[in-house]
Amino acid sequence: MTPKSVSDLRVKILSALSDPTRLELLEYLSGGERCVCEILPAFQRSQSTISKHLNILYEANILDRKVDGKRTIYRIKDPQVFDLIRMVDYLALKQISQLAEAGRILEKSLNNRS
Amino acid sequence: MTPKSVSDLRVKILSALSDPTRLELLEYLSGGERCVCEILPAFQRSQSTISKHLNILYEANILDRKVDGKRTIYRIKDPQVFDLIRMVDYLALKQISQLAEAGRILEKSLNNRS
DNA sequence: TAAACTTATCGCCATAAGACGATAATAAGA
DNA sequence: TCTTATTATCGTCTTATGGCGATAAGTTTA
Repeated sequence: MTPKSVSDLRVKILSALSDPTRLELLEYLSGGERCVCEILPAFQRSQSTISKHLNILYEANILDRKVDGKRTIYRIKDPQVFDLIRMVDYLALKQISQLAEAGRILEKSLNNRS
Repeated sequence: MTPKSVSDLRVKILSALSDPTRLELLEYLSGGERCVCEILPAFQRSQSTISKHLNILYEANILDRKVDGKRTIYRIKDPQVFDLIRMVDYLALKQISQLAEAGRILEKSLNNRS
């Protein structure tokens, strides 16, 4: 439990979020807490792989977990992580629309050649 | 220039941001556009390494660049990327304060033992 | 206690990522 | 043109990451 700096933590958070499977896991868990046995059939990955991904999100303090009998139940620790993801999506959408805009301008300039 | 999905783009953005050197580069460029020759002395990394990092940020549409004579000048493409980073910092700070809170509670309970 | 269930961990492999020095490529200056 | 300056790219090395199957560890059930 070394006291980490904000810099270390933010890299850890961003790293944890920069994987498609983990983003899907968060989306899946946005519906509420789930045990691993529920999560597994929803993903086309091996049990060990999913377990590792969940642990990465747990280590980044994005997921919380509790043991209930023979099951482990994961849940979103701080729903504000979705604000973060939504902001990334917003930036991504802006990029796409700018690309589309650039495409239209290019097309227009090509059509206007004499 | 394959048309990417929002999912691909957001992973690309998050991956580009999940490196301490690249976060420092963004912070450095928050002061305004800079040529590589200005950036280099501010970082303890080789020229090839910095160039690669800059290119990763450029590929993620986070930085823009223009060639000016023999120099290449990089700049922040969309300042909203700092909103994103600030939100990550906010989450990180919340985690730290929760850790500190947990520490205080633990300490208190230890002191109260009879 | 034995068997079944659930999940974490281990070992391994393949690929990606970060680092560097060396080289290439281009522009400006002598 | 020859040299210098600037930056990108190449080759290489080391480490990190994601994937899997096998195994371990813990819990419940028979």
